[in-house]
Amino acid sequence: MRERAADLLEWYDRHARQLPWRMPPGCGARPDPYRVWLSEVMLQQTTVAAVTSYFERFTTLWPTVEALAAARDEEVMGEWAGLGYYARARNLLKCARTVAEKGAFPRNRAELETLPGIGPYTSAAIAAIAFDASEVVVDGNVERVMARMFAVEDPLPGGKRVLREKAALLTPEARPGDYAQAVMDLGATVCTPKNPACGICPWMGYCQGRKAGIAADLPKTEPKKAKPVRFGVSYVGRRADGAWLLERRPARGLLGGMLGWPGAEWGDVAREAPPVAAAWREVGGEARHTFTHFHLRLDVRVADLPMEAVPAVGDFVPREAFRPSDLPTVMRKVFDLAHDTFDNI
DNA sequence: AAGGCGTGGCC
DNA sequence: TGGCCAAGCCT
Repeated sequence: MRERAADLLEWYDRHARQLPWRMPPGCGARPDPYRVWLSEVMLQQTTVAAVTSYFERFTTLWPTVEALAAARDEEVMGEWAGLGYYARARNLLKCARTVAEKGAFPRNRAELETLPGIGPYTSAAIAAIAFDASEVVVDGNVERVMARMFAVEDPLPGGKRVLREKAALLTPEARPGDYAQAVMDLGATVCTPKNPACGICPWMGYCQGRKAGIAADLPKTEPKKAKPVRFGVSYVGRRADGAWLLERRPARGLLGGMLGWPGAEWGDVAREAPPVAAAWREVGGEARHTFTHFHLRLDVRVADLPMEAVPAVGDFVPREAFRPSDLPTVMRKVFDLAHDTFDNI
């Protein structure tokens, strides 16, 4: 097993991707725990391509955990907009404030895991990458690589325990941070979910899945449930001075803490619920969006509102303070549909 | 302990 | 086009 780790590290020394949060392989210096933590949270269920620009933006605005801890909630939520899984941003702030209070990130896995937004994977990754601890780092990539290496046919998520045991067998004492990133790089670039490039894999000779000709069919997964379709109506109102009527969503649940356009709760049928009486008009088309567990179709209504309008819900955001990039993607789609129907934006 | 929780790219 | 999938966590 030691030989396999060594082979992979040799591959990593030659093929490691250069990433903004990563130290070059073999480089003696440790990366900044703040940057490791921030990148790992952003990378939860999210691709490197999607994360990179957000990481650059966050570290420019907030170079240290103390700076992030001092930021306003709304500003951080606005900068996270578009990246998804917004509970991560809420937990990010809680975690930053706890760490800033303590003075530093804890250095061991167990203590890291007590922090908000840091679970079994992220705690192990931070301990290994930032603090050189020999922790077993298991994410979706590692599960896929292990399922193929050892031809594990138990379907996920049930097979997770077995795959973790396999991962533990291979984890070395030396260079645990590089090793963890190497397995994940292997999964992201060679041992991919579809069309794995077995011919160039450093573990080709060890792979039982390849030997059995079933590598590309692993890991097996339980069948997914079909997503239901939900319907709703969104109201995009602009006051005569150019201010937009927006609503801060409750801090929990779907899109929690994010800005959005007013409207009734989404359901099996679209319910009208204008935030203020006005000459609401329809726009052509509907905003379509798919969340983790349902499809959504939103009708969009627009209206020009008088200065004396007093909405039942939401608040007017001044024209110069409104940035569409502060909106979660579904709400930005609504805005894009409404946008063309207004004059002089 | 299943299910809630985003989004964009790929085929 | 639509379903699948990605460096998971929380309740």
